[in-house]
Amino acid sequence: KDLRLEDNRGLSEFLSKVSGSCKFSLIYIKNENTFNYFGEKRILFLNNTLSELEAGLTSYNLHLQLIRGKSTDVFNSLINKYGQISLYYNKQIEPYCIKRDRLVKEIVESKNGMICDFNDSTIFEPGEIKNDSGEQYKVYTPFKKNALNRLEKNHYVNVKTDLNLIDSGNEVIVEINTDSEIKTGKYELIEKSYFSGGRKEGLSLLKDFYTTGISEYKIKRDIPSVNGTSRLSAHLHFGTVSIREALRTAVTALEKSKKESDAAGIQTWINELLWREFYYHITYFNPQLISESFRKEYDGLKWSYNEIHFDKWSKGITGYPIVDAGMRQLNSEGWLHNRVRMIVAMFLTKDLFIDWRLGEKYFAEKLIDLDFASNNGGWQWCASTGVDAQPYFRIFNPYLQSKKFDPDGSYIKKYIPELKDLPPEYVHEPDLMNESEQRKFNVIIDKDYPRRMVDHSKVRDNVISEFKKISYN
DNA sequence: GAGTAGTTGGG
DNA sequence: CCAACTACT
Repeated sequence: KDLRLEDNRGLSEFLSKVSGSCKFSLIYIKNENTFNYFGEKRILFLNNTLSELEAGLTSYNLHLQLIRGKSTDVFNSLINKYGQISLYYNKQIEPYCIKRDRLVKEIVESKNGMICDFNDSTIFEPGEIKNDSGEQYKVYTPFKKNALNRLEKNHYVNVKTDLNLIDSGNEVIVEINTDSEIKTGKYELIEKSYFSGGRKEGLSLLKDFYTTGISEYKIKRDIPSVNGTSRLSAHLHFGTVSIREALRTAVTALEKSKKESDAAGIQTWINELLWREFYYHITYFNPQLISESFRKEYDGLKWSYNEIHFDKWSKGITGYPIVDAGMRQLNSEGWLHNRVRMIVAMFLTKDLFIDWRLGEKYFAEKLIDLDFASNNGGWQWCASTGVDAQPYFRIFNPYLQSKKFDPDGSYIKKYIPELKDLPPEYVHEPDLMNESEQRKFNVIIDKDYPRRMVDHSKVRDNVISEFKKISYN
């Protein structure tokens, strides 16, 4: 994370503290064991980003050194070779990262080295915002109010970095005696994809959003056929755009906005940034979320593990066009519009009554912007097992969602071209067509497109009664 | 401890 | 209306 050379707290602190003849290295540890959770497109985004970061350092005659291996192995080797070292980095809140960082800390401190860690991936320090009883917030709105009350300029200041402060003559190219492969520069170059990594691309998206998108965000963000969101999620995750400069941009837009409707759009986007903060806090306080439901009683639900159903969902052949279009977009692009994330997640957990963890894992494999806190939070929200979750009896009706947010079916048709000739009255429910209509609109049900795999209103009643069993215990 | 409020709805 | 609930101040 925080893969940028500007507006970076850890880097800034390092640059201001490192002195005179102090030797240093700039390293990125690539632990391929964790790549089980990385989708292919996500790796491409990361590689793109690392390439650009390396090129940025080259202009200062510095190097980004890529070390493959487990962090603990790498740091054991480093202290064996170099003895006392100090380590500057930005912290992460994911449970597995916290564990890793604790082990690394022990290794570095065993040789009296110093750990200098900073928070840089959120506006507020995770854990900083608590309610009046000193406890974590479990509801978003009071969290948000508290956060906005505390918000000061300092939270979105540009944390300056001046790489000219260090003498590249003091850079050490790491040589350690380990199985880890050490590599500098020259990462696999990737063709430019729909979501390419790197700071240049991130800044360009931010600029575009500032210029044209943010003031209309409130009215456009829910329509998946419209490019109405910032599309910055992956950049905020990998830190190619800093969360501070995102907020800074929004605040600037707010100050310059003249119309009330523009301000409303900007406020709505800031709210979304604060949802991210909320879920980071929740993850920070609840590492058990990596395997458990936030509301533990719901781990007593008798989820279905029907592999055929899961397979149809994942491939986008459920017979529910809005769900299928979403899954096909996710599979092909590694990104999914937020409204559609909710629809497909609700469909998996409620209509198919499949464990949210399976959906969470599938998203983790496919999403370029995968972020543990937001992904887990979103899935548990849809499954009604999480913080401030949708009550279990409020189940999205996929057809109503489809008609409301994709009225003419243009989103559906983009990802399910076989439905391209359907008029709006059938594009949401193709299996309602009779045979002559099927011929007329070039879609034969069961041949060109499947009929609905389950009956929404029936399965809805079943899942509500399953949830009720738990609630009344 | 009482009063208020609660992201994204549906039948 | 749903089915009450809980979180929060």
